[in-house]
Amino acid sequence: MPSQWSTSLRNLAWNKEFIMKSYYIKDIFDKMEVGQIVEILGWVASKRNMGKIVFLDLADSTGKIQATVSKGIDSNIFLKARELAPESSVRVEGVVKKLRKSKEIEVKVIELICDASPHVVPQPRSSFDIFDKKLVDLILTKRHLYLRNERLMAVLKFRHKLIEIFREWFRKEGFIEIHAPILTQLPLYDDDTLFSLDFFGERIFLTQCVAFYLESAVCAFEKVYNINPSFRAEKSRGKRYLAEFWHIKAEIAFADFNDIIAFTEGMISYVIRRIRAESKDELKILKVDIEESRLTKTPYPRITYDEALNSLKAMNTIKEWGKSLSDMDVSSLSKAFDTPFWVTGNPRRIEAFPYKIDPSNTQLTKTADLIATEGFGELLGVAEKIWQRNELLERMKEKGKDSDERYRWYLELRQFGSIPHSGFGMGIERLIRWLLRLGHVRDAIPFPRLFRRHPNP
RNA sequence: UCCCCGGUAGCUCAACCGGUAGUAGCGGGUGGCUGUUAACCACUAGGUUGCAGGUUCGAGUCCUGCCCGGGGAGCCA
Repeated sequence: MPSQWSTSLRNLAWNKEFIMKSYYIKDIFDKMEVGQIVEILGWVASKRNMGKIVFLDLADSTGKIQATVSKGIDSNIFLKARELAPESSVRVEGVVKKLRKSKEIEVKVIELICDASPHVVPQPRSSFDIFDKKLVDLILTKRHLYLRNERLMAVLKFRHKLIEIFREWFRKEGFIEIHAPILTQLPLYDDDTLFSLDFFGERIFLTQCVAFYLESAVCAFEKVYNINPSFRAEKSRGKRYLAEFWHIKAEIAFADFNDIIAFTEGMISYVIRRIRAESKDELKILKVDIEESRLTKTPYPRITYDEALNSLKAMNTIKEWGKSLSDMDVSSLSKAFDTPFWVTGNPRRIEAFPYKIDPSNTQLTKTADLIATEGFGELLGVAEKIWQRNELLERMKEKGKDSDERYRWYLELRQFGSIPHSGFGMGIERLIRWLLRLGHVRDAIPFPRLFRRHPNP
């Protein structure tokens, strides 16, 4: 039985069964005037029952607004409001009222769209700490419901904006986006770090890295990039590991080691400036300050692998030459810098086969890792690639891949009009974790895939 | 893969040297309160202690195996 309010409103705007919203809660604050009749489609964020008044915090994707239901107006509506479970979705009609310097809604009509009891605890839209270590298991188990949490939403909006800014940057710089396959025969690393599946009777893998395909595309387009997930079945439990992570990869033709370093520095400092300016709301919710002037001070300092080992030695950490730097090593090193910094020239022994050997010291590769500040670890890696067939073949022999038929086409790229090129790869979640100071990369992605955790939801 | 730690109410946790599970907080239910904002106050319900064995008169507690999680190492982006 529609009330007068309901019918009058529906005649105004909503004369159909399925309603697409034309304004959101944020618009009520920004654009609507006191006295205006509004309709809110959203959720009950929280509720406070008083004797003759109920306070509802109504939320939608854009924010929260307080709504009041007085017993005096209509006792049915009042009772309905009293019994609403937090998180229930509702349609509310009401009048915009002044509340000190802000606004609230005086409710005239409430329709329950979907009841949310029994309750989800803690309530996703309440202000509990979604990153509380005690709640890790619960939040991940109920991740599908906790996406409604304000702080998680802020992280995911930040992520969305960050990726948009990267795409803008690539576009500005004349790159084209290449959609590389996710199903592939080519592993970058060892077989025990691959997720395999059945491709019409043939064993293939989820990609670990799309660089092979970008290296084909770079020979045509000269500047190419790709953003998609990479998969690593590494049995890793650290704060920086996801079995499925979003990977930004780019290749540039006729660029060498120094070019790719300068290029990525420009990109990172651009992205930091833009994201800070464009995510003010999210940063405020997350109580994070991105120190732009400090973090964008390029060029970033460079130390060589040998220098890194010496610094570690000075800090009483003896590292055998030729081993890769651990998270802890890299974290100790970061104490000496207030910006990100490069570690250049990783030993050939520990690097993958496509990366160029340093002609001035053949034990080293033309690679570098960009290390974040404050112990947040490696952000990205750059490499000059091997572009000559013989050199590549020699490296593949070294890694036992030279007779592997699957790499034949990759070798062919070095045979038919090959060109020098360099590239970089970055895990998006690691960048987000650093910028937002998150405890774990799992909170930088909506549905994390983690070693020793069921992929559910 | 290795090393630590944990699994008790819907959630977070208590429970001494092994003695038969808590008036705990949050959440639920009932009642009260027109200005609260994670409202508050009173009362109340709620448990095959992860699973399977074992030791014991007796196991949440000790032992073995398994399952499920968390932290760290190694390895990577």
